[in-house]
Amino acid sequence: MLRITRETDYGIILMSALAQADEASLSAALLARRCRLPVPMVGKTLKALAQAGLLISQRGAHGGYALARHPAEITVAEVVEALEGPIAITECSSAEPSGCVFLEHCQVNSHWNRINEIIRSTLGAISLKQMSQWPSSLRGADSPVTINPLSALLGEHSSVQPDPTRR
Amino acid sequence: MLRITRETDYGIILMSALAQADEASLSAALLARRCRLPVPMVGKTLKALAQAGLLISQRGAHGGYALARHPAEITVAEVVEALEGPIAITECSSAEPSGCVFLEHCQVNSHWNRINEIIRSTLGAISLKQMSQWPSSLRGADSPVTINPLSALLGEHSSVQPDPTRR
DNA sequence: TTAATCAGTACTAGTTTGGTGCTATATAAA
DNA sequence: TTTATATAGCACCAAACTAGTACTGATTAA
Ligand code: FES
Ligand code: FES
Repeated sequence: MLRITRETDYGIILMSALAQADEASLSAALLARRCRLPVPMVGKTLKALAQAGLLISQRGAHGGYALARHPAEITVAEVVEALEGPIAITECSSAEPSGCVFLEHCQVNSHWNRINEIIRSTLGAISLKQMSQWPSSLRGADSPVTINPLSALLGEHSSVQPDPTRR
Repeated sequence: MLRITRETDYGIILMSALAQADEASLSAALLARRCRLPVPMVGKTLKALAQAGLLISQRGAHGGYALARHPAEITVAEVVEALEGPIAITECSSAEPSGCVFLEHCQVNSHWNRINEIIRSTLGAISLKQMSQWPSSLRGADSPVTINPLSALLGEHSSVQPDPTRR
């Protein structure tokens, strides 16, 4: 239903927890406790994120996981793609030219591709750093929004200044 | 994988076909033939869309389905929600206050809500009329995009600034 | 050596998805 | 009235996916 999987949800939560942790590296067990998530899934998820290169893992005693890059340099889109593969809202919408036999007759494909691109760039415009910060602009999100919410999020990213609703 | 179901895909294709048809009303069988989609699923999908109030159905001989409103007045979001329920990118992100027990400790929920709102408003800003038109701006989509694709889509809706960071 | 910790794989129950089939009901036309 | 056409509403099924579990093996600090 146009939904990320629960594992991806876990992934974002875990990465956010790492982003705001004081320690450089955290073990799976500790992360699970801190995020109140089931240990086995946390382990599984962290493995996948490490394999995708978003986390650096250290084995052995006092081992654990650390962010591979600065939180501001990791986007939500990267985490999603690491855990679910390329973002493609329809079977036929993807970066590569689709092999769909209906493509010639299909009048909606190019539109879906554009929508897909919007979603991907939206997720790509939100950093882990933003995701890990408690919403200082919650008040702004609650109040009637007159500008499109996207401008806030995209504006924030491009000039590294907080979204216009605060301060 | 952040994907609409195939039935929703069918739904959009069928609604688009209705939007650009000369006839006011088309039968399920004819629509299936015209869209080159499997007949049984087309029937199932149209029934659901009729029940959601997006289509008007006429039984009996010479019966069929017709759009309940003008194509410009029906949004992609409505079709998606008719076939998959409310758009909620995570289990906890929805319009109503979620009953999630973690909500108090959850630092990402409000961010997901904002992302969800962006996606919903994106899908809500695209009408069936636009979806049914062959992409006159395909050339623009192929060429290196300097402005964010959103501006093109939302352009008629609000004035959106280009995003300088992407590509 | 030992305990902690990640890597990798395989497995399973439950849900969702995509699709099929059948019967009942409505309607235009012969 | 009869008949052909079409939708309405179920119930059902197989395949795929999701969420979660289990276990073995490799690595490393102490
Ligand atoms: S159905 Fe595959 S491109 Fe439209
Ligand atoms: S996990 Fe439910 S609100 Fe965050």
